[in-house]
Amino acid sequence: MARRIDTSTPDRELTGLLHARGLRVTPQRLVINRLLRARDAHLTAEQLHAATTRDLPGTSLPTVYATLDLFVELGLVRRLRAGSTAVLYDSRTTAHHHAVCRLCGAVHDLDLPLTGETPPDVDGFTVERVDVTVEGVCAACRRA
Amino acid sequence: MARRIDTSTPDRELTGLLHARGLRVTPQRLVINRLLRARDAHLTAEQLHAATTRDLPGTSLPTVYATLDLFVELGLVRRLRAGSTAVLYDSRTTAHHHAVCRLCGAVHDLDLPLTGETPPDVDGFTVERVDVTVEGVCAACRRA
DNA sequence: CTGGATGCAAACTCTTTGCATGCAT
DNA sequence: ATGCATGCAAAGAGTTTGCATCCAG
Repeated sequence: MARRIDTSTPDRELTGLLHARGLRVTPQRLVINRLLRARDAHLTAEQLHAATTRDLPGTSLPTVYATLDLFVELGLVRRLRAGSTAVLYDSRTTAHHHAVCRLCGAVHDLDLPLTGETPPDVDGFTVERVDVTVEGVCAACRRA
Repeated sequence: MARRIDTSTPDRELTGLLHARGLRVTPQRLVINRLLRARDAHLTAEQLHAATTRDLPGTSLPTVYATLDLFVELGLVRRLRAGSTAVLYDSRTTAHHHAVCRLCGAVHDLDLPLTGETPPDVDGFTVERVDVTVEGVCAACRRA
């Protein structure tokens, strides 16, 4: 079965979350949310801005940042610091980890359950999430 | 027994590595190396610059960056992207992981062996290192 | 001596802030 | 109508680059 991009589900989810908080449903928020969910990718704010501008010309970069901050708050996306200096935004919120290529900086998803267990709290530090990043060389760079 | 800061060992290690590569032993390199090894901390380039300037006034920030790049090459320190936007440099090169406080951004060492096993290569991706970052709230912030 | 390391200034990337305008509710 | 969201410009952090000078080998 062909996999089509379903915009109505992300739209409804976002609308629900925004209304529950008394926040507004704006075209920018809808479009950015759709972009994040359409591709299972790790996007920079810059890339999202470029993509958003295609659907909604005139959208500003600060708005993209503000929207991303909000989405992180809402639990819709995850911030990811890997490889490059830029922050990446990941729409997959289910537990999964990342493989970063040391040479080209590409970030791939790792579906291996690397850490089966959540570690216990240590020294009064309350653990909320575990991020595993694997560094190495991707298949494409290995060939070159 | 009191633990004093031993500069001669780091100095000798660095000198050996530099000579082996035909590189120069400069005061800046010695001082920055000592600073990194003296404290088991996670320091930003800015913090290292400030500390270096105390011992060696006039040292420039670009020199600190160049030196850190070299040290990463030599395997003396590890780059660490955690919490804040700034890159941290960690002098502990033995396998260990990090706990980042979501609120204050502090980075603590985690000595728990979270991942006993190195994961196998996946999809042609050659794994070289595994970084585990635990996110949560530190003891100090929890009280506040 | 000589080439590699440093210092300085400037540029560059990524991100945040302040304020006036505009639109969702 | 109300006030939150947006757009714009500008500032701010962190890092890199280019070039002249200098010093470790």
